[in-house]
Amino acid sequence: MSGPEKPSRGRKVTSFDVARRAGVSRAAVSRAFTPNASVSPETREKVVKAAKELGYRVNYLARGLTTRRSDFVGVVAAGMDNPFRALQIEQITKSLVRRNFRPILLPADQGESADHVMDQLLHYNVSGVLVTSDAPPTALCAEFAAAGVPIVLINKADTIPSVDRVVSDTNAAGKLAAATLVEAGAKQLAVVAAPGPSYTARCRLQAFMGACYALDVEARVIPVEHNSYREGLAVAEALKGVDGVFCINDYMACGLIDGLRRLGGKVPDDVRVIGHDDIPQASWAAYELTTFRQPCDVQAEQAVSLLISRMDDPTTAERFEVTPVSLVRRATV
Amino acid sequence: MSGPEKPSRGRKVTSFDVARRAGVSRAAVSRAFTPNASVSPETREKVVKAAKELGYRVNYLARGLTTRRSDFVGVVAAGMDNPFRALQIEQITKSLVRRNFRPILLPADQGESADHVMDQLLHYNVSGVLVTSDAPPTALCAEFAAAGVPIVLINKADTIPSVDRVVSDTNAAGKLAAATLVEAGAKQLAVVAAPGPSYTARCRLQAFMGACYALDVEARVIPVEHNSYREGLAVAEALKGVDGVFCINDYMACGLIDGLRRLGGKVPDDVRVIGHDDIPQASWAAYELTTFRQPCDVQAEQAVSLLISRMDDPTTAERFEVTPVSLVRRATV
DNA sequence: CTGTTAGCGCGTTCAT
DNA sequence: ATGAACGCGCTAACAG
Repeated sequence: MSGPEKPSRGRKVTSFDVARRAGVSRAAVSRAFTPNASVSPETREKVVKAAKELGYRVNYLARGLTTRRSDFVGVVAAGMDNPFRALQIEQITKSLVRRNFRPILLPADQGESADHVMDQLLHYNVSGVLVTSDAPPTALCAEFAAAGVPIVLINKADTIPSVDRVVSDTNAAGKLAAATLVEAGAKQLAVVAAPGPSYTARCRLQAFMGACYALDVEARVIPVEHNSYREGLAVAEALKGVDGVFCINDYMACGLIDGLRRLGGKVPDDVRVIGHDDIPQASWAAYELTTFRQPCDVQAEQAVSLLISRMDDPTTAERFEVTPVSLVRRATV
Repeated sequence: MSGPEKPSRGRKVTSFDVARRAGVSRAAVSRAFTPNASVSPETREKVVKAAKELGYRVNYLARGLTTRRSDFVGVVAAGMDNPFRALQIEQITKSLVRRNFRPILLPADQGESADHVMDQLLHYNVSGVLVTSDAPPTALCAEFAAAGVPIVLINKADTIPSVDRVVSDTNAAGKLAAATLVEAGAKQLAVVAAPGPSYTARCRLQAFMGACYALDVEARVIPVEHNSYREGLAVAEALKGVDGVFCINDYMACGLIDGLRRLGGKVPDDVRVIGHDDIPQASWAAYELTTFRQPCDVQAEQAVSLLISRMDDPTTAERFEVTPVSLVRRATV
């Protein structure tokens, strides 16, 4: 007979059961499953054997109770309709899992939902929180930091004591966007973005306008409600006379391009368009969007690293890392 | 002075601290935070007050230790580049959170990674597992079921004892796709799909081919590696002579349309295209894709319901729920 | 290297 | 309705 002996007995097998079967103490069992613990190879073997026969697995929840740590990391995110957000989450969770953490994902719809949901996290002794959403207010983040929970923000604004951040290079993007459009012959520039919650969006907008001013070229701001496809589609009409536009993200840029074409406009002949994020759709043949690649994989790695280092030393001053963006030249400019 | 008194003392406040400050026993504190427990309103109030002052929160991990339950539910998913997957995950996590569970998200890349990662779940006493990926092998799922962990599969194949499933109506989709294409005047049909892991994809393919046979119209199967945009784009060349194609998902259909257009083909004049899933991009102006809407929100609700009901009664026979799909007529047919 | 003891933070009897 | 005592599954500290 092979395989676990009690495949589905009602009760869970505990370290006690394993200890008895292996003829050792419970501490020995514990040590057998603890890295760098001092156990003789033979006892370890006995334990492992007994454990396998019984189908035993260490209860990490109980372990966490005594070690006062948990492997859980909260990941709060909103706006998953934006493909970039989906990618971000994938990368973040992968980074986390790779380092042996368990990501608990909290969809933070705009509004107070975020508060309530994040609040729950405090009950689980999470060893950290990663925030990509625009939703969670500064106050809440500060509360976490004060509670001693490491927290790092991705592409968010607020500088909060003890809260680390990783942000893409908004300044470079804004300036280079302006320069690129001008260089391509655009005379009447515009930037479309929601004045709303997205921090990086606002920064890119400012950098863009600043650069336009420096270049002495006319530029205006076209506001929208959300930085989404639908808004991009709808806002195309408001672009009369504009021949070069910086769209604050690709998601909206796709809508903008579709909107321009629907109105009979030619891209890039009539209007040059440049986006941001380099979502998969940006490289789709229907768009061939020139855009800035934002490396969400390295951002994820950085964020997790920051988290870990703060877990090790919670007292360090808050850090701020900026990730470089790179222009991907395609067909829309 | 308002607000928590010990905002960031090193040690966590426990029920003991609250009990002492409120002048009651620890049991009283416990009961104050347990629904339907017998506590007098006054003691409850005292406890709540003291708790607030101290910034106390029940440790759910410790609670789970004695109640032998946890609020965690594993969510394993792969292929997040497909927008439909992203939506699915969003809906699932929202459903879970709404019912007061904590979704722990496991990105299951193809291959053995899934095994290892899911394996970890057993250490956390998860009270259930939701699987949307194509990756996890039957054996692993069975192991969970045997271990007494409720598990429900979304759009997956294998019928396993004690494992519930919710699947979209593949049969209806396949048949209706064929009928719709024929009705639109197509004479030479094709279905493009990967023979690979996706269960629903295979089913839709079969239903489609069956319907074509019944309708006495020529149809062939165009195989691809993955059901992705890139493959769709590349496979357009293989469609010489075809004037009506059922693409197994929208993600690939977008690629297919772009591929056809690149070759100078007109959609729907030369080739009618019909997809599946109704991802956001399907309604983008660049595509206007006729497709089947798969209601991943109700699927999520159903899956969670199944999970819960099995948690309540683990002995029920495995159930199989099919969710209806509906044809969304747009411009590609 | 090993076993013994003493908690981790909490829920639950069982008396009162 | 309330408190005392015990146990959940495990690890840390201390002997030996």
